[in-house]
Amino acid sequence: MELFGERGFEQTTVAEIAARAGLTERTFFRHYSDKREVLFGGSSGFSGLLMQSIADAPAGATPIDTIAAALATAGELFVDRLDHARRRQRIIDAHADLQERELIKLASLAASLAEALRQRGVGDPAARLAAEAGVAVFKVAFDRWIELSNTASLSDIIRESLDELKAVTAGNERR
Amino acid sequence: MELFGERGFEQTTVAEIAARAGLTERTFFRHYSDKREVLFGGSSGFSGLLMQSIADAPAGATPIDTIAAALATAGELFVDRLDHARRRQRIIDAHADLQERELIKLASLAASLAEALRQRGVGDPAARLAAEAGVAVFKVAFDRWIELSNTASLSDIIRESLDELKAVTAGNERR
DNA sequence: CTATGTGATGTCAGTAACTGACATAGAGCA
DNA sequence: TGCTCTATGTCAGTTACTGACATCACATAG
Repeated sequence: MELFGERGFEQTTVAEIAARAGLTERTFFRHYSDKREVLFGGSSGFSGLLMQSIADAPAGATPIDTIAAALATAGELFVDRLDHARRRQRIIDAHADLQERELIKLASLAASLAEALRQRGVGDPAARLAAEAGVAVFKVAFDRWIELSNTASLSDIIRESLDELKAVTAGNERR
Repeated sequence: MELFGERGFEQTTVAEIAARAGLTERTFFRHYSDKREVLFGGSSGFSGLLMQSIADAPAGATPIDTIAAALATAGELFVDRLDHARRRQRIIDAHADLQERELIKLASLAASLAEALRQRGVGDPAARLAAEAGVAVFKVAFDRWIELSNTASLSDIIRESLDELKAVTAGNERR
């Protein structure tokens, strides 16, 4: 993060990252499968927590309410992380390669959430659609949360965005 | 596509692709920004057609109906392309790098659709959510269409999937 | 018909991400 | 003390990708 902030992602070589960490380039690649991955280390833990909150949702909850519970968990995980999230996102937004990596992490998250729904007995394609919709809500909400003008909490924005999605798909939007 | 089918994507070097096309490696990179892009050339045209169908939708249509019109256009574009789509997808599914590229193309598509909705006067975040939901429906429907066991048309599957999404977000799904 | 400019292609050298093979060091343990 | 196992270092190699410059075909002005 330091080096990326100083020189930008492309201008920073893996050799420099390794040197700053007191390691060899070869050792870097033993810890991270590639240069981009260094920014996405925590994503598997994140995914696991959301899957758990799906598993823990009340037995009678509908798929969309179950997804809402997972999104609520996601919102809580970013409390007090706004500054860090903004710095990180600024780097990602500046490089298409990093955006691609972010998107595949989110796609993998959607697949995990769908699987967690299926384990609750939700059928396909409902499970997959609910999961994809949930991730779409998260993406939109996260972007709104990151915006410099925003002061609301991620949790609140997620709730609002989910309600907006419901209104949109119900055909309740003007124009 | 020939070379990727024979040897796989990673095992095929750009020099080989260029040679097969009767060109130099350097010339390849003047036509395609990178090796992966060779599989995603048509995506800007695709995106343009969907944006046009959003612009052409009836003035009073709701955002979700407008997106439905765009998805209908998308469905028509793949008539008689099932075999080609399956071969191409097999290659993509085998390589994470290619999946990343596919995802960023779809994200770019979602951004374009959202912009087309905004030009019709749809506000944010409704425009973005409707667009993201539309792309999610397309993803799920496309996967179902590609499945070997499937015989239905992409257009029909898209319609079904959109209806499923509406049911899911309305909370009308069991369990 | 010649000259000149323009766009596509070729040639070449260089950088940096990533990989495989092998060597070494240190921690724990018999 | 010696053995094993894991993390790390070293080194050589491949390949994607880029910048600089040369060349060639073709069109068009003069």
